[in-house]
Amino acid sequence: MCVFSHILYIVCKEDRLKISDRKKKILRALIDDYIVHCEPISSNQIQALCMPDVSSATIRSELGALEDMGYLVQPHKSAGRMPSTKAYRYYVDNLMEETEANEQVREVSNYFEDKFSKVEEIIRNTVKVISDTTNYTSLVVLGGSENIIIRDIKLVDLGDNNALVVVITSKGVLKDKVIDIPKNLDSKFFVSANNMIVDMFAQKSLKEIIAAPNQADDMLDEYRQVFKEIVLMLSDYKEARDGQVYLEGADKIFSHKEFESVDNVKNFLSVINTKAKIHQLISDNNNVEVNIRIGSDESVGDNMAVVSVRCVIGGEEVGHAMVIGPERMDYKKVVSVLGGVTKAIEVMKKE
Amino acid sequence: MCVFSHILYIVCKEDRLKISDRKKKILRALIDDYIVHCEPISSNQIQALCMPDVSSATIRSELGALEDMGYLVQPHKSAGRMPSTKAYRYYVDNLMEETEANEQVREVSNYFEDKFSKVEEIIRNTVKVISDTTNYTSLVVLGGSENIIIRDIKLVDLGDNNALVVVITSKGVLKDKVIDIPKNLDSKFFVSANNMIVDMFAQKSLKEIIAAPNQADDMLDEYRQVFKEIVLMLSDYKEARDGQVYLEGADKIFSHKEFESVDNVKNFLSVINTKAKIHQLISDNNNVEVNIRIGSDESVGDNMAVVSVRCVIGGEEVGHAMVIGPERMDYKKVVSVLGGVTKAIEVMKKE
DNA sequence: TATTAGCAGTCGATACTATAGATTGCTAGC
DNA sequence: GCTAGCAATCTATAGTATCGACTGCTAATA
Repeated sequence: MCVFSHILYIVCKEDRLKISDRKKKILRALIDDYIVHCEPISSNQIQALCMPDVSSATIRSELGALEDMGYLVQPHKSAGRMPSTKAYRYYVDNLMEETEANEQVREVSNYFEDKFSKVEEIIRNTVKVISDTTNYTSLVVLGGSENIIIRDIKLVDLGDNNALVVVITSKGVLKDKVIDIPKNLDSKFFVSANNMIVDMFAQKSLKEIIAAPNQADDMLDEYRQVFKEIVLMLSDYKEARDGQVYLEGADKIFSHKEFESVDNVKNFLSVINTKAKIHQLISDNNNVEVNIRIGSDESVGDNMAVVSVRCVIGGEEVGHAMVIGPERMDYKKVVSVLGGVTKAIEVMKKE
Repeated sequence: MCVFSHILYIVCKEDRLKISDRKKKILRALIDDYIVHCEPISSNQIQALCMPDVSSATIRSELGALEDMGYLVQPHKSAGRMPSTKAYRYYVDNLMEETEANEQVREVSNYFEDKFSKVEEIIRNTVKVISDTTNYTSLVVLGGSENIIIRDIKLVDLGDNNALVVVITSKGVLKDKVIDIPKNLDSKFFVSANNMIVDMFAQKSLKEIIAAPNQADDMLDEYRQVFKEIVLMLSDYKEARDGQVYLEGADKIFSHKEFESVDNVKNFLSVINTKAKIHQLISDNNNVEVNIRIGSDESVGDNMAVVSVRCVIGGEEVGHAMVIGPERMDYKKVVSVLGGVTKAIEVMKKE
């Protein structure tokens, strides 16, 4: 007897803590509702939302089980339930119905009617569109500069020991800088120097160029100086470009209830104003298309979540676009907007 | 009797509402203290701070007069007094002892050890230095592009119907853009086109160039197209550059007590995130070196103040630097830091 | 065995009261 | 003109009581 009841108990308990279809249905309804209203949800509300055929008592016991499993929390004992970070994670991984992105793509494409000539302008527009459409704060972090390929490079004499370096890259991005050159050089120098730098730099990626800085060792002094200045300039450029952050809609955060507390706002602002923290948010994203990070376990702040996607323009990665907001984020919408926008800009340069 | 007492009454009243030296002393002490502690100040505190020789009752009556004159407010009847916007205005105009800026200049100069080659880098550094040193949010708004003078301009053939326009301006700022050019042009075209554009643009200001767009009417087609593209590019550049905003230290706002209320933070963020509002803040500054705007009467938000200065690099105006914070701002410090920083960068290009 | 109705228990939110402490404004007297 | 003294005012805090929203448990039911 004793033995049997013990076994029975274990069976019951394992069953109780198994995430059945009904539990999934409850969890999904609860999170969907919480995302909209930001208030704890009671068993009665669940019943009204999606289970008119069972009583609230039944739902209560399911809620109790879900709480034991770590998916739900109660702000206090006589309150309804709210999703835990673990619940959002489960929702995002298993319950969220992906909205068909086509609609978003169509809507979003209207914003991009113009043909932009510069990556920077596309990015600025992208950030704004994402923020406006989702109603969350949006960021784009540039990256992937090491794969930029130099198409052409020219040295233009400006007189006064100055020369202008013009670089045309695979992104259509032009970087220019004035460098010092040795005194009293004739025009023949510029012709041969131009030939030299085209030979040395054209069709190479920034990565290759910066990785091999000693190629100039056996050159004549004047040429070596020019060469070194250009390598330095390119590596400065890479430094400055990688990690550049475009931000839009910081004040959107106030339209969400959890940010009525100053502490949360403080936390939020400290994240979006600290480049190091932003970079951390995309640190391990290299191989995923869409990455969702929720809560402080995943290097986002408490009560916060970040959805990020790789950002490709004309076939080449330019960085990551991301949306940052409360844990209670409308993940469906955000994912589909980010998907739509990235699709829209992906083809831009090909037109 | 009746007549006399009436006259006496008027005299008394007028005296009472005259801002005597003692009132000034009280007002200054009160504001200085409030700037630090952000709490209403009582008659006893004033006595302890700066007037041990008169009783608190006397100070009370002075405080009452200052309140009637509109310089002080009480959060409620049994509380101490706080400065009104009018009081800050009076303080800034009449009471504030200017700190000797030399000290700040010296301190600040250390930040600028490097010789920067680009205005943008100087600006970025400036914004950061100001924010770090004052512990308020700092902005620089670019402006005055119409006075930029074009030193040199070149057209570089890139092949594929593209040419690169390189512009060297009086600010050391280089602006480049790829323009479309007519097909099948030989190298002779580039030589003559280069001569033409140097003749037409060099040594002129952006203002002049943009104001007279019809100079090309009697040119050959190829040249006219190039000319128009360049004018368009320069005017795009002016548009994009004027009004560009650099911002630093938005989260500094939280270190000030009045921004423990979310409403104030909201207001603050809506100002610094709205370019139109920022531009309004420097709209009538053209003829003043330092401009202080306090409170919503002067197009700053409620409870907020802005100190702005003209920003000159190498003898030419590049825009305005400003500090934005609570009304209860440490005006002395802010004014002297802004003064110091602008002095430090003023000479930069001349070195 | 799963479900349910019913009910006691828990807790937050709200309202009301009382009290202590800070500061003022007023007044009579110096 | 200044001051001491005092009543009046108002906030902040704590304590108390009550209401209502949920839950968790239990015994009955299909």
